Amino acid sequence: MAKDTKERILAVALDLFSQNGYAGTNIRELTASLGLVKSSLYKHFESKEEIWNSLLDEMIAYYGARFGSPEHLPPVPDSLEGLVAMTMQMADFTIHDERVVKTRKLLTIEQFRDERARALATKHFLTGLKDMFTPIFAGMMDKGLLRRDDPAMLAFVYTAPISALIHLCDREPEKTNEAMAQIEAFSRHFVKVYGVTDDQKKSGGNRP
Amino acid sequence: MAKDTKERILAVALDLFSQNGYAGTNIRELTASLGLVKSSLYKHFESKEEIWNSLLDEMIAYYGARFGSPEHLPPVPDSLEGLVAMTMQMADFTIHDERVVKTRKLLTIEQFRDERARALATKHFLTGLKDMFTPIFAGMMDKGLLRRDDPAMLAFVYTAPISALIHLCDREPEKTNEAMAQIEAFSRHFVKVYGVTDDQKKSGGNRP
DNA sequence: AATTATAGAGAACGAGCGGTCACCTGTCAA
DNA sequence: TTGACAGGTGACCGCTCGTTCTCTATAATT
Repeated sequence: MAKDTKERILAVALDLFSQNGYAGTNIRELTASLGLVKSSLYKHFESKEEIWNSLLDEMIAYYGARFGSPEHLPPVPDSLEGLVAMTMQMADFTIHDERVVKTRKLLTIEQFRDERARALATKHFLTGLKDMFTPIFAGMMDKGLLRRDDPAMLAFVYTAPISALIHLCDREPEKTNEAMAQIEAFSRHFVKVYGVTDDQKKSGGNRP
Repeated sequence: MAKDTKERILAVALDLFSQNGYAGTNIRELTASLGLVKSSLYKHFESKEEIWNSLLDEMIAYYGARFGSPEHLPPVPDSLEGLVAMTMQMADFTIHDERVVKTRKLLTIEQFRDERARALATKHFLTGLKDMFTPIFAGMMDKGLLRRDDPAMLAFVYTAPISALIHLCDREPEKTNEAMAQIEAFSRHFVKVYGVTDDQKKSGGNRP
């Protein structure tokens, strides 16, 4: 236990800040849960605020590496059922991955106090998912799996309800199973409404 | 300026708590913006926490009175265009009414720290709107304005994206106009997808 | 072997926190 | 006229906050 103390501090900071907020967390508590005494923290960070800024740097970098670049786009599903499966897989990850959950909670809490948190929150909660699904839906339309429509609108229509249920899981984790079931039900509803059935395909064209 | 001091304290508390959070707000600042000195506050509340609890009481009561009771349900629109109009009217109110905005921000910030805030947040952000629109959509199906489908699912599909855009306005108020335009575009998309056109009506039945 | 950098510990700092208290003043009922 | 009371004030309290200081043990560098 030596060199990685800085990272361990950031991990605990994410944990506590995401539960009690920046103002609601004190460094005695933070260092204590690392088995340190508060003054030791200042060997690694020069202030509480620097911890916050480093945490945000890390979250921004992580988001960029994980979701921000086009090469990390998931493949276009080959079937409507494939869309449902992919959705459930992504939802399962994002709801259960502790780091991602804590990041969302932290952004939720601090979005009105910090400009960078505000911007990252909009990416996490709105534009990120939409921008990810827009090319996917465009591809599915090209494959004749979805009715021709504005892919960006469909992506918004698809991701916003899922995002709302993810928020519900963050807020009330005991409802996770219920929420996952709702996500699947919603996904199937979407597929029913916007998907092109084999019958429609055979009768030619997918523009009504 | 005498008897209403208690209410003025609560108003300022809502203002400051919704911006800086409960932990990030101190009573000197709170009382100063009322032209009082901090000790005066304790003539009206016995602690900072009691302010918080009173504020929550008020928010819960307000929500129950304004949105919670069935008699406050908006009327079932007579046309698809009526649904769009009603939606825009409600969105305009909820985005611009200061009290409602601050209430949402406060619940957003404090939902992970307080049980009652958590429960009220779920109502505000998820179930409230859905429960309001479920009977409306059921009524519109009865009138032959909407395709027959699960009204609760449609209500969820309709309100979640709108709710996401309302959150965007809370977070980045400078995007309000853009968000309102997106709400209208989404509402018209919804009507296009789920609405029953006159042609469909004439050819009898609305079950595909 | 001597030196130096590192990462802790522990005591202490001043500032700010929520909260208390004695006191003052205007209002109004008895 | 008086006295109780509601509402506001300023001094003060103990505590906790973020931060700094000095000191020490360890381990790498010279």
